[in-house]
Amino acid sequence: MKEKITDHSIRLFEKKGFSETSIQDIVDTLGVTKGTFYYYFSSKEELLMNIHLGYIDELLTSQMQILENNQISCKQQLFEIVYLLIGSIELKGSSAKIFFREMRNLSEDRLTQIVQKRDQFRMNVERLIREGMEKGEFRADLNAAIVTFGILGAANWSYQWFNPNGNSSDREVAEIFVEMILKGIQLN
Amino acid sequence: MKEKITDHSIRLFEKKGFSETSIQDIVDTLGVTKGTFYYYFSSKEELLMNIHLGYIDELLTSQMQILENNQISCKQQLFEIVYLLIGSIELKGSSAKIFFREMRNLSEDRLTQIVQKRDQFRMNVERLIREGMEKGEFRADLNAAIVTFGILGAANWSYQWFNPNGNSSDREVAEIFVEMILKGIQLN
Amino acid sequence: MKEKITDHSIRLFEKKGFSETSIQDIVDTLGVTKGTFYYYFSSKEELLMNIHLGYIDELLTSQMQILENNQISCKQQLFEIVYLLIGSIELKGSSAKIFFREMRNLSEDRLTQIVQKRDQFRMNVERLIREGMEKGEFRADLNAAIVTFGILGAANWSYQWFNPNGNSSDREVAEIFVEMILKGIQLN
Amino acid sequence: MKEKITDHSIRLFEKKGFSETSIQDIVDTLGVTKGTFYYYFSSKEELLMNIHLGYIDELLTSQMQILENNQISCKQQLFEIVYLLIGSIELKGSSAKIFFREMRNLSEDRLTQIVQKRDQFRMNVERLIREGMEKGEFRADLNAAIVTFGILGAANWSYQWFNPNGNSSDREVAEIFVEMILKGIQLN
DNA sequence: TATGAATGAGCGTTCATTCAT
DNA sequence: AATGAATGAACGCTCATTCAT
Repeated sequence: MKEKITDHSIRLFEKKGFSETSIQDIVDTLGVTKGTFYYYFSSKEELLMNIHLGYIDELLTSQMQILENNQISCKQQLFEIVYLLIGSIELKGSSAKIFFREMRNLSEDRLTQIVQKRDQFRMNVERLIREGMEKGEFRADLNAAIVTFGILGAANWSYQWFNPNGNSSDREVAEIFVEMILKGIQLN
Repeated sequence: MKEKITDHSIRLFEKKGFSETSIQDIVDTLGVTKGTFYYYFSSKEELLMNIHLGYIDELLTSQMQILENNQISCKQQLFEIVYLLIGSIELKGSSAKIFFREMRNLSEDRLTQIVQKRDQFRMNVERLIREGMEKGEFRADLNAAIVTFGILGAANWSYQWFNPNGNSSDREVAEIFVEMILKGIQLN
Repeated sequence: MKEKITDHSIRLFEKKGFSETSIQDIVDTLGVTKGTFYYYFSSKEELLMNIHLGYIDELLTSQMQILENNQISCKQQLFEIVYLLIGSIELKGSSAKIFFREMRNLSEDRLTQIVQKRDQFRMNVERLIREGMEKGEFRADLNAAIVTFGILGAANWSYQWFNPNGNSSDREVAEIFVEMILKGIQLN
Repeated sequence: MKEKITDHSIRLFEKKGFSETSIQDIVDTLGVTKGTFYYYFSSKEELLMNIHLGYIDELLTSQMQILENNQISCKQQLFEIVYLLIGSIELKGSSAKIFFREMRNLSEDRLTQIVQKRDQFRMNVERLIREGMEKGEFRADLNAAIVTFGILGAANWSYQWFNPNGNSSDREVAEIFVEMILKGIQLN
């Protein structure tokens, strides 16, 4: 039941927004009463936190697996991470949207926790960029921090428009993005 | 008074969110009463729409000026547009955040209007990319649509992290982004 | 309207208790809606605090008038204070009951305020007892603090049983109490 | 288990009040679940009734023992009863507070029962006063009913302030009270 | 004996909106 | 141009109680 509530909530939060979705809305789609909700969650915010954690924790785990793989180059690792982000929209798109949109509705304490994890993900990418610069895979004159923001921006923004059922697959989009990031769009 | 209400609302909506800001909150900061608000606006949503229009219309106007300037290359136009977006965060950061975050709170009719303008801005960039491809400024094998999403993603995302008072200026960030987009980060 | 709400609330709180009386109960007796209540009071607790203050402040003022009257003896002042307490049940009986029963429902801050005033009333009586002991009106071997508790207990308790429409008037009860307190019930 | 529930409830009801204490609060302190509570009690009110009965029945029994003792004077009996009341605060203070504060939360039927017993206790004191008047122990001109209210008020009120760990013991307080009641505070 | 899931009614509070003045 | 009183619907949440197991 807890899982059912979470799943239905994710769908509703994505469609209508967190503040705009009432507990009543959630339980109505399940045919249960509000009491049932509060049997499983101590507050609406706790449910939101669960959704946030479910998303970011899985992302961090996957990112770790990519970064620990020493057999592939930094370029390839970068591709995998971009692919991870865009692909996650196909699999967990609703959670992704909630993650990026509804942070403001967490309490200060919980927000700190989530921001920490989000920053950790970013710092891991920044470190990868630096490593690639040292190893000669990337140009040595990059501003790693800002380039990282650019890469993550391109990838994360896709939750706003990427349609898993559209013309391009997540892999294609990731390839186009990484190609652009690596080689640039300029004709030499 | 209408302008004063709008200005104070922008600040509040940015800080606390649209749904989380009450009419009472707004009029309290102005020392007037709720009746005054409804003398100038027919609903809270109309105010939100005004803020949205104020932001996107100005952006479209500026974009037009850049695109109509035939004396500069496509590359330069692209730079100007990225700079426009990041720079707008310094000048109109609150409106930018509201624009990207609070679309959901518009009625369907009004949303359509705004989405149209937002898409227009994007299609203008896509057309610029295609023009550059034809003119030989950009590589001819690009997927213009997706590359455009990537560029706008990198630029728009900056409203989430860019701090006008931080280490890098808006111009520097724009330069780093456009350099990355044009030349790529790979060491040849 | 604020006064009307307060008056009706006092009656309801007395009859059913503070926790057991809902805002809905209150506004129903007035034929208005809950919104109206919150237009005048920021919370249910604020209303309770108003009732508490209305009672104790008036009592303290009256007590002060008695104690500042230098033309009457300590004995007479004691009588006036007991009479004040019992008489207040006739006039403000409901408030009195609420005052003694519903302190627990105030927030810590507000409780402190009220307890201070209640203690001030008691300390004023204790001081009167000491003064009477020094002046030779009262026996010199009294434990002023505990005797004060006894006197106030006898008087305050009357809110539990005293019926203004019963056989004895407030003045008679006060006279009987003070006679008992002064002369004792023992036959010498 | 039933006793354990009762004991923990008494402590909670005293601290937070009956209405403000939930069944969940009670079972949480015991590490059991709500079902367990309802296995032993048919309702929250039944539990409250049990607490009331436990207090007043014991008090009535003790009072009876005092009144049946023909070897001591009325004065002494009066002392014993006052001592019984104040002393009960030390031993059963929580129950005492609940008894005086939470009557309102009983159903009409149960309230009648309790009020009867409470009145019985009072009438026993009133009868004692009359007996003392007849026997020449007390002044013959007393209004027995109201004097009784005064005595019980002084004694019962002590649950509001008497601290068993404070400067004066229950016995001392009882002695001071009875001395005041018997001899008065006036210097002859 | 005790649990755990679920209910249903109610609570205090918020808030966008209306409207006579 | 602005106020102040009032509404009504909704919201997050609580809680005594039920009941199959």
